[in-house]
Amino acid sequence: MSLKIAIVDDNSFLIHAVKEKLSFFDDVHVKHTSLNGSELLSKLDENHVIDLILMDIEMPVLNGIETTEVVKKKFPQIKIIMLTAFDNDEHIFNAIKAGADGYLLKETGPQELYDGILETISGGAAMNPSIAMKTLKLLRNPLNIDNRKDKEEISLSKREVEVLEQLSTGLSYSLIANNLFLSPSTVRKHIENIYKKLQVHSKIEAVQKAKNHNII
Amino acid sequence: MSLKIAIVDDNSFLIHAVKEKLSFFDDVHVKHTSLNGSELLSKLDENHVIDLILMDIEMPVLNGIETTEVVKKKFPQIKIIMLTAFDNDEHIFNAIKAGADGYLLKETGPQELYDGILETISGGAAMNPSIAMKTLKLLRNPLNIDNRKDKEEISLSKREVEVLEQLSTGLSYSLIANNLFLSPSTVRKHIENIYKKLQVHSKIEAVQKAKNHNII
DNA sequence: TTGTAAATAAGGCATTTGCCCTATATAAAT
DNA sequence: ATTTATATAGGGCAAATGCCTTATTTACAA
Repeated sequence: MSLKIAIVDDNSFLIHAVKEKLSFFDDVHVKHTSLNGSELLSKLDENHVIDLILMDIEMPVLNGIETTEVVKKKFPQIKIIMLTAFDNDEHIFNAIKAGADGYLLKETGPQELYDGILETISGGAAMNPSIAMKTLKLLRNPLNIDNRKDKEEISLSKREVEVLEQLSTGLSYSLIANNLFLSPSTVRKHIENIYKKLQVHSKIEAVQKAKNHNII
Repeated sequence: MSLKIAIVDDNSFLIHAVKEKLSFFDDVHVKHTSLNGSELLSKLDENHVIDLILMDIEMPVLNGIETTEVVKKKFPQIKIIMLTAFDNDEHIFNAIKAGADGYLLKETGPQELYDGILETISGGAAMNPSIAMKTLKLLRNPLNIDNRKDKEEISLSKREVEVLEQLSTGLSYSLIANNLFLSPSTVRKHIENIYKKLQVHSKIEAVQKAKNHNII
């Protein structure tokens, strides 16, 4: 069987890198490549016999999200995997909403990319584990689907996120300390720092804000 | 590094099969196995030094969804991968809601299972492509998200709901009293009654439960 | 009419929380 | 090499919380 692939990326060097990865697999054929969404749409209007598109998100003229929307509207049978450098929450959600069938990072290796393509064509979704986790969080907190307004950068350390996760279930400092093998003093300190970073003054506010920012 | 795993499945034959798959990997250690949720919970209360639980869904006494909820509430740091025979929509959604970090089918091979465990422990989500696709569909149609069972009937008085609404924003008793023109004692009393009705013991738990029941 | 539920208010008390302070060790960045 | 961020741990203290008790008033149902 032959898999007809199209690649869209404004960076021609990266297009080449993807082609290189796919060159290991005989059944994959890159039918055409485009530097932006408009170019892809023209090519699809000429010939839409394409099984799957590997699509970048950041592109001039017509970006990956917009392009995905148009392609899916016109050719719903064509599968689309977003292939991007960053696993930004906003992008992931919008790409899924636009109808993307998968979301992989550009650093994905040849075999993983190939497997993702096969799985997507047979009806599954190709997804990087870290992105899968983000979709789970979005599913758990349907509220923040809408409330993704204030985009101030919040950077909590790994440990702080762990503590916040424990906080969110209503555990006390001492129980959190027990679970994480820390002294209650340390937990208390982490929580102080979390409050400063999130600019809040209570457990509830912290948990609320963290959820709205998809931290937990 | 050593990965401490627990397995829960009412079919002892399948427990053995999973152990067999994991036996290929030196860094994986199955610390204990249980035939149902209650058994697991007892073992965790004795020793909660477990990194990840492989959990069946259909089990007697306490099923996988319920057990996941309890474990995640008490030990949020323990990762849980649901390991089940069927990729039923309702199950997937409920497992995610309960806090599962991954969802794999029982037919998953040794390497895939091992990779899933590693990825989950490092913060990602282990997910079968067909299940990933189902989560994407759930995200696209938020309609199905809310229309779940309402569980037990919870009847709060109008006043109690008002207080709960104030609670949910992180206000203190005295500030709530101020807002509602009540004495702090009264607010405190209302909150006591709310806790009894919701069967919780802290602000966070109350707000969480109220949100899950669409009270606020 | 008599109870029951709800709303109001208050006292007491052990525990928890939020917010100051200091301090050491390590890893990363400049 | 030195600053910066992170993780760890602790002391102190006022305020808040969670949980117990009692008590009055109102309103609605049995």
